[in-house]
Amino acid sequence: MSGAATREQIVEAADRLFYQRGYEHTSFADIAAAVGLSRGNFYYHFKSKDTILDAVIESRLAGTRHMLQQWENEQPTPGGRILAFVEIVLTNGADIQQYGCPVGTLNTELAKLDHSMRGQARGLFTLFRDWLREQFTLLGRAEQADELAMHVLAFSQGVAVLSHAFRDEEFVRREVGRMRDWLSTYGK
Amino acid sequence: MSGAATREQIVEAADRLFYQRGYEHTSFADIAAAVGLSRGNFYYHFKSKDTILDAVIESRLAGTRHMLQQWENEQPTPGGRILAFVEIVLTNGADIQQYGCPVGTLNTELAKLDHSMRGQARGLFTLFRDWLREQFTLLGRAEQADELAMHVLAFSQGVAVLSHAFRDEEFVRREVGRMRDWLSTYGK
DNA sequence: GTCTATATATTGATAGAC
DNA sequence: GTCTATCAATATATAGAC
Repeated sequence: MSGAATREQIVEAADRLFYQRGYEHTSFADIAAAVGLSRGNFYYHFKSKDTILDAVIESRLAGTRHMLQQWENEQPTPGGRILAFVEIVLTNGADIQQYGCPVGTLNTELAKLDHSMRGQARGLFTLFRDWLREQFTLLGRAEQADELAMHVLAFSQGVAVLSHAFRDEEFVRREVGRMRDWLSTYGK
Repeated sequence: MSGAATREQIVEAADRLFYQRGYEHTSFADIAAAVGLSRGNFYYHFKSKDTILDAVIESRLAGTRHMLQQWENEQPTPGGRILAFVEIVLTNGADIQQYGCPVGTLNTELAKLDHSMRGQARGLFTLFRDWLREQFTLLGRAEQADELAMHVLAFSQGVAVLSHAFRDEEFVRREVGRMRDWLSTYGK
């Protein structure tokens, strides 16, 4: 197998396992087994666990940028785009119920571990924050844009944590409904 | 030292370490060192890590019940009591910035580990949920009481996650202000 | 109740053959 | 690029002396 393809498979498997089991709870052996590699060969591709985490975060950043771009293409209005973000707790509802928000849980884990990659993980939040701020600015709320962006982020994190803890889809639907009503007062 | 006192010290140290570093990232050696015990002696008091976690959760449940009772004594109105809960993200602001919400982060970690004590940890959320529901019922909102309780819980978790990630106290103040305004529409 | 010594498994990581 | 064999450190946990 070519080096690049193997590397990609490793990042993919690590990404999934870090999300489902958490970073610290995932061992090299787990990732190697998922890809079908021996532990020894692993170090040819990544020399440390931190390096894999770095690659996983980079991959998630790229994936997030792609998703935000897609929302911009699909949704002509900034209000529609913000709503697309809000509804992600339903779109990815099953995963969030089982594993929480991939951004929130990674940030929480790395912050608690005081991990060196903590800042990189926060960049995932910042990506959403900046994008939301841009949409609120387009809605003519430039002055409060960052505050509103953080409010929407807080909504998604609160819903994700409780959805993960209680596994209650009706609760998620209700909260999305509340947020939709709140958003409608800010125009399309 | 008497057995009961040592046990209490262990639970206290474990509680603090589980909160600050996370459950999985805390070892027996860490707890033993914090209490000043040898690892060997440790197993006289607790036969497994799960047993300590169980004791820690029980201790937190008792502490939470005590805090809720205190709020009931100090705050004559249900609105004032709910506000006391909402403001906990400011009252415990420094800890939440550094370590997140003790209830939320423990629930998230145990859910991701698929840990057997996951249900017990969720009981901490349920305690707040039931208490908040009671307060909203007293406000004459019996029919929506649970929905409103979950909404307030989601607020606190969303704020805690982002406060932990961004360490921004102004954000917390703004969100508490928003919630205070929202609460005021439900009476005292 | 507390200690030292130890068993056993798993971790992240390396060396060297193929 | 992949493997087996191995290392050193750490983890949970036990045995037995004091």
